[in-house]
Parts: sequence; C-alpha cells; structure tokens
Amino acid sequence: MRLSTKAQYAVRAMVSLNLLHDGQPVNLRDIAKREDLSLPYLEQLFVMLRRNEIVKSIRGPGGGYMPARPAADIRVDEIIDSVEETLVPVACMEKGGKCLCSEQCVTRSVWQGLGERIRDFLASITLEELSREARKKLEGFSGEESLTVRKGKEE
Amino acid sequence: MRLSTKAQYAVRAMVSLNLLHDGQPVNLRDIAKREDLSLPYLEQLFVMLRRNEIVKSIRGPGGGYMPARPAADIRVDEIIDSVEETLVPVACMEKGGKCLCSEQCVTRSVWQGLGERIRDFLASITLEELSREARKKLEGFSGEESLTVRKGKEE
DNA sequence: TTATAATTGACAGAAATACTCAGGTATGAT
DNA sequence: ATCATACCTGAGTATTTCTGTCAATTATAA
Repeated sequence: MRLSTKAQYAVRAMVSLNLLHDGQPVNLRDIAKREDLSLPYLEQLFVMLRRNEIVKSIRGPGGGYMPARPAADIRVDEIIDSVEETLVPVACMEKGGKCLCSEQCVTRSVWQGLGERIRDFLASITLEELSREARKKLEGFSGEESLTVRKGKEE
Repeated sequence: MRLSTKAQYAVRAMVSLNLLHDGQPVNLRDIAKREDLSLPYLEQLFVMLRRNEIVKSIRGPGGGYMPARPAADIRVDEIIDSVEETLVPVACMEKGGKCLCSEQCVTRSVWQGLGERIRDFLASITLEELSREARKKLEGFSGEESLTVRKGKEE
C-alpha cells in the first residue's frame, strides 16, 4: 500500500514550484536542485502535470513553469492523479476494470470505502496549505507540532 | 496506491474460512476451491496468518484451520498486516526508516495523515461484519445497497 | 540565428509481486 | 507401526511495475 515515489516527488515539486513562483515562470533546474532530483525525471513529471492542467508552461529563454491556478484551488489528489494512474486500491474496481461484482465479491465494499477515504483525505489538502506550512518551517520556526494534520473535512 | 492481491486474497480467504467454520477445522482445499486459488499459495498465506495469531491450525487427518478468535475480534487491518508488510504509504516513514524529517520535508504530515486514515478505516471493519454481509448476499438477498460502507468509527 | 528551455518517446536496470515446486514434519486412524 | 492427511518451509522464477536515463525535437526570446 505504497504511494509511488513519483507521486511523492510530484507533490514536493509542486510545493517547491509554488514557493519559488513570484509571478515569473520557474526554471525546472531550480526545482531539481532544491528537491535533488534529476532534471529529465522532473521534466517527465511536469509534462504530466501540464497535461492535467496543474501547471502551465512558457517556452524559450526565461521560460519555465507556473501553477495553472491559484494554489488554493490545487488539491493534492489532483497532483497525484496527474502522475500516478490510480488511487483506487484494487485493480478490478478501476474504471474499465471487469469487476463482475457477483455475490461472492463481499470484500468490494471494503475496498470501495477505503478508496473513498483516501480520495477524500487527499482532496482536503490544497497546495496553498502545504506551501504555508513550508514557509513556516523555512522561517526557522521549527515548530514541533507545526501541522496538526487535518483528520477530515470536518469532525 | 494498490493493495497487493495477496492482501485481498487474505481477506477473502478469511471470510471463506469464517463462513465454512462450524466448530470443525476447515480444510484449505475447500477454501482454495471456493476462492479459486492454488493450494500452495493459500498455504503460504495461512502460515503468515497463523504466525500472527489470526488463525490456529490443527494438524493431521481431519485437521485444518480455524479463526484464532471470535470473528468480531478480528479486524481487517490485522489480516492485511499479517500478509503484507505495510499500510504506511511512504517508505521513509516506516519504522526503521531513516526519515530525517528536516525542515524541507513538508509533505510528511500529509503521508502521516493518509496512513492514519487508511489504518483507522481498515481497523473499523471486523471479520464478523464481512461474514454477516456475505451471508446476506448468499441468501439471494441480492441487495443493491446491501452494505453502506461505514464512513468512520462514528460520525 | 542562436541559445535556452520545454517536450517527447524509447529504453533499460532494479525491485517488487505473484506465484510454483519440491520437499519436510506432525498427527490421527487403521 | 505405518500410512494418509494436511500443515509447514524455503527456494526459485516469471512477470510486471517502478524508477530513472538518454537522445532528439520543437518553440521562443534575445
């Protein structure tokens, strides 16, 4: 039950992008340095992020990437969707999957519920919140319990 | 973000075991037939389930497996723990992992929260509930919305 | 026109997954 | 005792997925 490192990198890269972004497009090289990732690999990620309209690109000298929308409108689950195929925990339930869901398939409801939980949680966090958190940390405010992870949309 | 098929099989096999169990030990061959799994593979799973005290075994002719405890005391997350290494979504946070969690690691809180959500949800479902559900389905009560997946321990 | 930087697709090594197989061991019935 | 049953174990293997590189192309600003 692991999230691919690709998905993890994508989220981190988006935070970096948002922090570095000040109206000007951000060079991937800078993000690669910050996140200690190879440039070609990062490029691969951003192609996918662009296709999914998470970022937009500006080509040529002085070009680079920037968030396609305000950070408050970019959710973590969207970022992950862009680079990873699925948040659905079992294959047969994927759209296009061939789950007959016959009477034997009693565990379906469990996987379905699990998938909803994962989705809901990741959809409850925005890039804006992560960035705010990152800024707080960078300011040397090395808060021990800086982020109380939100347990749900509302409890 | 996929649950291994091994984990899926384990849960299904446990439901089968519990349904077939009537005080007598259950032959793995029967479960293999029911779930359409190879016997050796199923044996592998049950060795792990036994080590984790989810089931107990009785050797010799007429032997087999039975739940180690009342089904109401067996949680789905325990079953999955037994056969799969982890429910923690990122490697560096595994116990024994080497997450320095320095100030850059702003995404840690997200993965931590996600892991807790997954754990909580799977811990909220017992073998007893799954079995009850299965029986209902088997009785031809092909209820469309037979199981409203519980959204949480309590809301 | 030239340098910069995004864009694309093919490909490869490594690791994890999903099994199979060939035995061994304990137990109850005959 | 011994035999059949059924648990138990570990090695091994094919397949897939993951992770990342490389080479080449296209678009644009200076």
